[in-house]
Amino acid sequence: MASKKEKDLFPAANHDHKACIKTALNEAERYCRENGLRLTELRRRVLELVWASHRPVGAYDLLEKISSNNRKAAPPTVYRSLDFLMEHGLIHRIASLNAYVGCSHLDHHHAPRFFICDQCGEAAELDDPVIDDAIARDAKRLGFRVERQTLEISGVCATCEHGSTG
Amino acid sequence: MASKKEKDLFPAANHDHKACIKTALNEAERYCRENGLRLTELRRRVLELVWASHRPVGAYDLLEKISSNNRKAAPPTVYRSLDFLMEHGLIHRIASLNAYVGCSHLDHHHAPRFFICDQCGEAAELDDPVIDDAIARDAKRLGFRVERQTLEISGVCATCEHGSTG
DNA sequence: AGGTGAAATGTTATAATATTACACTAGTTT
DNA sequence: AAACTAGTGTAATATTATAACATTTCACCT
Repeated sequence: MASKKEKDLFPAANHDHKACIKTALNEAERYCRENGLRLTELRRRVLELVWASHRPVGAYDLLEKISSNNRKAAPPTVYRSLDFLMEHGLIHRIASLNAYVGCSHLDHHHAPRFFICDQCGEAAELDDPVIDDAIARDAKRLGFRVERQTLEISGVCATCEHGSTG
Repeated sequence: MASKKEKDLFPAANHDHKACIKTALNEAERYCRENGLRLTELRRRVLELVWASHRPVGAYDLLEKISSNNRKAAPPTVYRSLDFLMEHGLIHRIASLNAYVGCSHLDHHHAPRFFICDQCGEAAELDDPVIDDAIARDAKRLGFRVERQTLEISGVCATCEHGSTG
C-alpha cells in the first residue's frame, strides 16, 4: 500500500513486498527486452534474490541461496550476474557494506544515493536534485569529469529509532 | 606553495609534499597530545606512510612498507593502527577502493567527501555546506539519525583530462 | 536443420581485504 | 614490585572478489 507516496522512503514494515519483487522483475524484463539484453534464468534468479528484501545482500549470501544441496555454485556464477545487473542499473552496489541492493528508480537515470539503517539493515534510495547540483558544481569548479558516485549515509532509521515494535 | 588557496583542491603536481606530510604529523601529534591519546611509533609510521602521497593506499601496501626484509608484519599490525587513526579522524577510509588516505581537514569536524581520479589515483577532500545541508534535510525528512557518511566521486581530474604532461 | 561464432555459464584455483583469538610487552598506577 | 591497561606480535582464518580456462547455450546465417 501507499507505494506512490513511499517510493522514495524507507519501506513500511507492512508493505506488500511481493509487489516490489514483481515490479522489479517486470521492469527488468521490459528494460532488457527493449535494449536487446538477455535476462537469463540465472540473472533473473539473482535479481529476484537481491530483491528478497530491501536490505543490501552479500554476494556469498546469494551464492548460498543459488546453490542447491547437491550442487554448490562458485563465486563467478553470482559475480557475473551481479556485474550484468549493475552494468544495466538494475541493482546497486553498496561499497560500505560490500553488498548489493535492487534499484528503486529504474524509470530514470540517477546517481545512487542511499540511507542505510545499521539496525534493521534496510536501505532507502533517495533522489535529491540539490545534492546532484552541488556535486556537479563542485566537479565543475575542480574541472573534474564525474564518472561514478558513491553516496551512502549510515545510521538509524525512524522505525528503529522510535521502536514501533513492528 | 599556494597551500592556502589549494587546500581544498587537487594538489598541484609540483606542490611541496614534504610540507603536507610534516603538517599532517605535527597536527596529529598536537591532536593526540591535547586529547591524551598515544601516537605511538607504529601509529606515527602508518600515518606517515598513508601521507606518502595524496593517493588512497591499501592496507597491504602499508603492510609491505612496514615490513623489513627480515621481519614481515602481519595484517593486524596495520589494521589496528588504521583503526586508531580513523577513529580519531586522522585518516579516512575510501570504501569504493578499500583504501586509506590522510585527512586534509583536521581543523574542523566534517563528513568525508572525496573526488578521486581514476587515472592518477589522487584524491581531493572537499567541503561543501550545500551538500551537508541537503543530506541533513533529507535525513530529517526521513526521521533518520545519521552516524556515518560515505561520499566518493570518481572520474578524471583536470590535470589528467587536459594532460599537462606532468 | 546444421554450422558457426559469440555470449553465457561451469569449474578450479587464487588474489585481495579484513578479522579473531591468544600470547606477550610496555607503560601506568598503586 | 604487583596489578592493571593499552598496545603489539603472531598464527590462523574469514570474507570478498577475480583470473583462467573448459563447456554449454543461443542467435544468426546459410
